[in-house]
Parts: sequence; C-alpha cells; structure tokens
Amino acid sequence: MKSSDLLTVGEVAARSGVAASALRFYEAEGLLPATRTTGNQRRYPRHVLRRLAFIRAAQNIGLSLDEITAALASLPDGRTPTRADWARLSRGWRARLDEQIAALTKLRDGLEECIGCGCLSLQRCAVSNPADVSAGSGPGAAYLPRTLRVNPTRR
Amino acid sequence: MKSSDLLTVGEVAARSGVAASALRFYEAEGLLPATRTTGNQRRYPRHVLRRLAFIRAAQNIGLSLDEITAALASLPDGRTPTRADWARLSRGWRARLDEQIAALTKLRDGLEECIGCGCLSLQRCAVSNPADVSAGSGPGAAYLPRTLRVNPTRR
DNA sequence: ATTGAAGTTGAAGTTAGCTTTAGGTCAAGG
DNA sequence: CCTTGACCTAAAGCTAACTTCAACTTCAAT
Repeated sequence: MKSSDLLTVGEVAARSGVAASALRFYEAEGLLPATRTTGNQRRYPRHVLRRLAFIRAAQNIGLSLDEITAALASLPDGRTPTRADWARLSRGWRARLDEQIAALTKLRDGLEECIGCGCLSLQRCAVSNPADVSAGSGPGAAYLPRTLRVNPTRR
Repeated sequence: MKSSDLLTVGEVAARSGVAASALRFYEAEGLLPATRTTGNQRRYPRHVLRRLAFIRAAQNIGLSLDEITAALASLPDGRTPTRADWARLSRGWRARLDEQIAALTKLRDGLEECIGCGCLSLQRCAVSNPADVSAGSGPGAAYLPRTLRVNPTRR
C-alpha cells in the first residue's frame, strides 16, 4: 500500500475496474482530470472513484460520454458530484429509462401480435416499423432503438 | 411504373425506406441477394420487401446483422422467411426483449434507491455496477448494457 | 547502480453499419 | 445522336469509445 493518498493510474484501474487506457482517454476528453508528479505521471485523488462510479452509472443509463461530460461540467468548479448533485442529475435519467422500457415493451407486445398474424409488413407491422413511419416519408426514416446488445463491443 | 415485376434498387429503396447504399451493402454481406440484368444492374423480386421487413424487425429487437444473416441462412434454400419461419424465429426474440426489459427495470429500480442513498459506489451501487461485478474480478470486467440510445448513429 | 515493473506519448487500429466519393456505365426520351 | 438520370464498383470515411503499438522514461526495490 502506498503511503500517499493519491492514486496512480494502475491503482485506479484496479480499484474501479476501468482500464488504464480508458482512464487516459477520459483525461484527454476532459472527463477525468488528473494532476501530475514531477516525473509527469498521473496522480488521482480518491474521489475519482466516485466520479468514475458516476460515469459508469450514466453510461449504463445510456448517456454518451459527451452528455456525461456536459453533465459534469454543469457542476460548479467542475467538482465531483455530491449527493445532492447526484440526486438532481439522476432524476432526469429516470424519465429516460422509462422511455426505453416503454419502447421495448411496445416492441414486445407488437411482436406477440405479429407472431399471430405473420404479416411482417414494412408499413403496418409494429415490429418492423415501430415508429409508425410511413413508407412515403422519405429515405433515411429513423427506425427505433439501437438496443441493448448481449455482446456489445469487447470491453 | 415499370412493366417488369422486378424492382430496381431505387424502387426497393423508395418502397422500403432503406437507402440504396444500404441495399448494396446488404448484398455484399450476403443478406439480400439480387439478380443482375445483362447490363449488370441489380433487380429484386418483390419478396425482398418482406425480407427487408424481417431484417428491420430483427434489428429493432437488437440482433446484429451477423445474427440476422445466420438466422436467414438457417432457412432451407436461404428462402425469404415464411409465416411459419417468422413465428419460430421471433419466438426466441421475445426472451431477448424480456431480458432487456428486465435489465432496464432493474436499473431503474436501482436508480430510485440510489437517489435516496446517494452512495454511488462502484462496488455496491446497482446503477454504477448493475452486473454485480466485484472490483477484484480483474480488469475488463464487463459492466452492463450498451443501452438504447436516443440518438444512435445517424441512419 | 541496476533492473524490471509501471508510466508516458502520439498515432493508428477496432467494431458495426452504413454513407460518401470518384470515376465510369446504362437506359430511356427527344 | 445526345442528354440526363439512375446505376455500377472499389475504396475511403464516419461515429463512439476505447485499445494497441512503438519507443521511450520514471519509480521503487535490491
């Protein structure tokens, strides 16, 4: 155990489960600032673990790193979120989750119907066209969600 | 309207809402075969519209193109899915949707708790660590889902 | 003083699902 | 015949969120 109360990248990686390369990437993106030793190595205060927890939580809810950066930047002094900050920010996420759940539920119900009818029509089927986009509305019509993948990208 | 009952890429694109470039891409991937005219232009039978509906539906459920390719290849003669095929294949998707919905619901409930406690711990918080991965389980620990994005990639 | 592990950088690579571009070819109307 | 719009191909580009690589440098222990 180190005597200092500052953590190295390796230590933060080990404690958080976030790869060192990701930590460097986050710093480059302005998401996770680090101080430097005289030898130019990164040192992190303990509260980065909390900040990382916030980042992971937000990612799990579905926010992009850009959105997370924006959320963190909205805090005074760019501080690591306090309990109150957390409560305020995460309240907005709830609606987001609700929307996602509703969309999936609608899709599932549509699927039940479709299994029965077998229509599978681009125009009328709730599963192939869940957003109810009419075929005439032009190309590039946005179909629904990029859903949760069982095996996302290798992490 | 053309006299032939074969469709050009442009026509398929217009009727399906799938971009012509995507159709060419699908052909290259073996997802959507096309015949050629003597002048080397693509011609599609009408049932590609059904096949495309199947592809879109599967995408909306969350299957990757690779998985969709595999599913279609599993049909005899690589035929476009019939009503019975559709019923059989889509039954498996239901479980997938259920899992996704369950995961999101768990996340939402965890969020409710977390708003109250404010713990935001990488080890204990259901939102920052929904898969219950212990911090000691090594780097690269897979956190949960790559969730539905409100604005995925531009389509 | 030496050594081996851990840290540093910028640049390039990865994956999925397409889109865009450049440089031609084809088909139908006038 | 000529023009115009739709089509063709191969290759490169795009986005997000990282990872990998190569070529050093620093740190802590012996």
